Amino acid sequence: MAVHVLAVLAYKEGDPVTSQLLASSVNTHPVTVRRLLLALQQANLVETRKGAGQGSRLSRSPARISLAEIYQAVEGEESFALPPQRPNKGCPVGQCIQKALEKVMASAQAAMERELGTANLADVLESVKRICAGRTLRRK
Amino acid sequence: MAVHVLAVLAYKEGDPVTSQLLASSVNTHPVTVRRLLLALQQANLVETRKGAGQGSRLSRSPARISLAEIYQAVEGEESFALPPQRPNKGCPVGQCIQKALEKVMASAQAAMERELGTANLADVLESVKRICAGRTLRRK
DNA sequence: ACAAGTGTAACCTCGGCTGTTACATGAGCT
DNA sequence: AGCTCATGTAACAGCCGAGGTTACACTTGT
Repeated sequence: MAVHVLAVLAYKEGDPVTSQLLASSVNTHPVTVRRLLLALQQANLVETRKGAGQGSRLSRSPARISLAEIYQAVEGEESFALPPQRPNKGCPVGQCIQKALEKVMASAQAAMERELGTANLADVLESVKRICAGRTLRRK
Repeated sequence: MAVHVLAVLAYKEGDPVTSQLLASSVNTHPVTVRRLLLALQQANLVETRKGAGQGSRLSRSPARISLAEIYQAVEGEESFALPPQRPNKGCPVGQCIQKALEKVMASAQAAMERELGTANLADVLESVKRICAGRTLRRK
């Protein structure tokens, strides 16, 4: 859903957007959006300014933001597949399986991120616009 | 952790293993293991028989079980990236972004599964054994 | 018959994610 | 200066899925 927010941001070329507006678009709450924006700021994907009539905007062109970056920004490095893991037992397999799996998991995740790297925000935005072709478009 | 169970199963070449023993190895509870085994049974990865002195065993050679199969058996087709998704608003981006993302997500997941398909259970088992080299090996 | 194991349901608990409210702070406007 | 808009952030309630726990019916080998 981070992509959703960024897509909206991309949709309004450079115009600062408030978290409230973003929230209403994603149908969630401003605070949640802001929490998301924090992660995106740290990843240097968006810029946010305080004050009246301000808000957030992309810090680069949509074409220069890959989905892999978004994923990493949100998922915080490596998250998946290794549930903080239950400390294992005196079983032969127990302790070693972790190490054995890490490698494979890492390569699997790498493959996924590589794939995500082939698409950028601009692609998504364009795709969205194409799909939206025959709809009511209200620029609220 | 499904891999963990299957690794143990592979470790005991063909011998039926009780869910209790598996549970103690993974350091969890028999019921949880059985719940997992149900999924693995439906995927035809393990065979389970009731009764005294019975239990579960692999239904094929470890070399013929890819990690991708395990992943799919456990993760039930497609799970990820689309949190059942909050119904969106009358916003231009709202409803179309879903469709737009599905494609990308699918290809990303496909890439990951493709990568996982390059390794099988035998590989993992071997890797585990190698890592376990200098340890206390107690076949309880 | 009996013991060993699985299949399954019901219930509790816990951790993480959102939703919600509240408040302090910063930035522009008049 | 003072007002207002908007973010940053904390604190807390609620939800939800996963795992732990217990209990019981059913099946199978000895």
